[in-house]
Amino acid sequence: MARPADQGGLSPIRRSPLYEEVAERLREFVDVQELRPGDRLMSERELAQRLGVSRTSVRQALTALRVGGLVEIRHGDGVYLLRSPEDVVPSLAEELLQTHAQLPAIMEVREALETQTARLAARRRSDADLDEMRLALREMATAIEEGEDGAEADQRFHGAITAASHNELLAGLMEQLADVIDQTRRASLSRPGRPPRSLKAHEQILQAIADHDEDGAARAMRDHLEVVADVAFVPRGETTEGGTG
Amino acid sequence: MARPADQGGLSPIRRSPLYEEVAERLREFVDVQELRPGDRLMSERELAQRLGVSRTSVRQALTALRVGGLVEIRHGDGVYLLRSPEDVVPSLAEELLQTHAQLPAIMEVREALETQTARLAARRRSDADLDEMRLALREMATAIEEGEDGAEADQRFHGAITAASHNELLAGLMEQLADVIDQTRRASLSRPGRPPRSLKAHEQILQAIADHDEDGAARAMRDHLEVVADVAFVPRGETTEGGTG
DNA sequence: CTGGCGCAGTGGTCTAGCCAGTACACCACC
DNA sequence: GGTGGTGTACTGGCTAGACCACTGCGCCAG
Repeated sequence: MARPADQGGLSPIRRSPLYEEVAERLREFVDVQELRPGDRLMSERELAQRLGVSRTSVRQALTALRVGGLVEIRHGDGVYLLRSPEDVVPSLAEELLQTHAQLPAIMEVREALETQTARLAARRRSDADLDEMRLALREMATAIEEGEDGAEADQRFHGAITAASHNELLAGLMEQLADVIDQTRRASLSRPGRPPRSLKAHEQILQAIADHDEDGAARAMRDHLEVVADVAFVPRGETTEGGTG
Repeated sequence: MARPADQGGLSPIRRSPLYEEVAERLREFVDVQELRPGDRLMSERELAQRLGVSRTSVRQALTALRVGGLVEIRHGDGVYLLRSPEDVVPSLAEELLQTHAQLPAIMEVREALETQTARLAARRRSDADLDEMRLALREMATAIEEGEDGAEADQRFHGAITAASHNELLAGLMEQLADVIDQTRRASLSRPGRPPRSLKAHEQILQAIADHDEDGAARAMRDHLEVVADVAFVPRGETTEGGTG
């Protein structure tokens, strides 16, 4: 350990900005006073006086709450509560961080979404959609022949299916999960013998989608993802051999 | 049409606040200048001068961007870009608003998620989970006998299945979709003859989950939701009969 | 009941200034 | 060469006070 004094329990001291403190206090206030959506808060001037800070700081805090979707600020009228602090819906990304990104849980969500994209793709795919999938598949085959894992092409293939499902909301959700999904993808493809097997699974999925076989596409996708999941949950450090085991 | 002059294409005029305008301009600026995460923006004073506004407004805009996760503000140092404006992940709720909440798309997402919750529930349900489902079902039966639609009990049943899936991420997604899902639910149950049919579908789902029959539970849930979807998309005004078939 | 008027209160914006934190160059010291 | 202090020139953080723009509401004339 040549490094001077790193993570020895000394986290950097960082005083939070005043407006953050104010925002926190306001959230508490709403909570304690049991204010309901639609209720009006005190005026900025009164809040400033009560909290002993300048109006500017109050305004900055309110801006933060506004962006967070907690309050609505009406010019010439007042500040109104939109939601209770508890049921502020976090973004999917935050949700993932909070739940500590349990890989199995994520894979189950992926399974839910991608099985559906496959089904919808089988229902609605255009010929152009099909071409894109075929292209991605050929790309993956080439990459594998050259000794690569073909992760990029794999991603492209799944993306093509998502696009072919023609459901923007579904696509948006997949987009938000993209980062973590990519981790599982690479973990899976890094295992010996996996890439060819994935390629074969992709071919089955593609065939079902081409045939407009909804159930077949969904089933093929599910089978494929179950294999991926099985691989992805191997503990860290055992990517090739299980040493300690 | 006794109403004075409502939705006649006249949307309320609302000038956006300056700080919002500034925030928008800053987003554009980052985009046009192709700034990368980690890059530093100009100082607040310089931004204010260039935009021809006060530093106050710039600071308010920056606060908004900060809350949005776009920039990091370092006291005594400067403002640093965290992400490109494009890959700011919106919350699911915003996503729904942006995509104009296309009911079919939402139902397809619901189908994806709930089919999976049913499958996982069949795999992992405890006896207590089962009791809760049975309770909800009995409640629904009672409500229907009394001439109600049983929407609350319906919701409770689906909630019990979600809980029984024991996947927090999945539950979180369902929670975020709760509002819009409830709309489809009520639309479906408001049709004559629907509540008893839903009840029967629920019984099938419950049976499969009780039997640990994953595929059966998934299939039953899918069938059920397809019926719900079929009903939910009938154009307004045709709540009883569909002429064209 | 309608419309106009004005007042009081609210958020929106600005200005000017000072405080506090950071980076960096410089320098004395060992 | 490395260390630590010091000064300086920035940066953002925060305040005070003022004025503008908008809203809600009561009042009053029509």
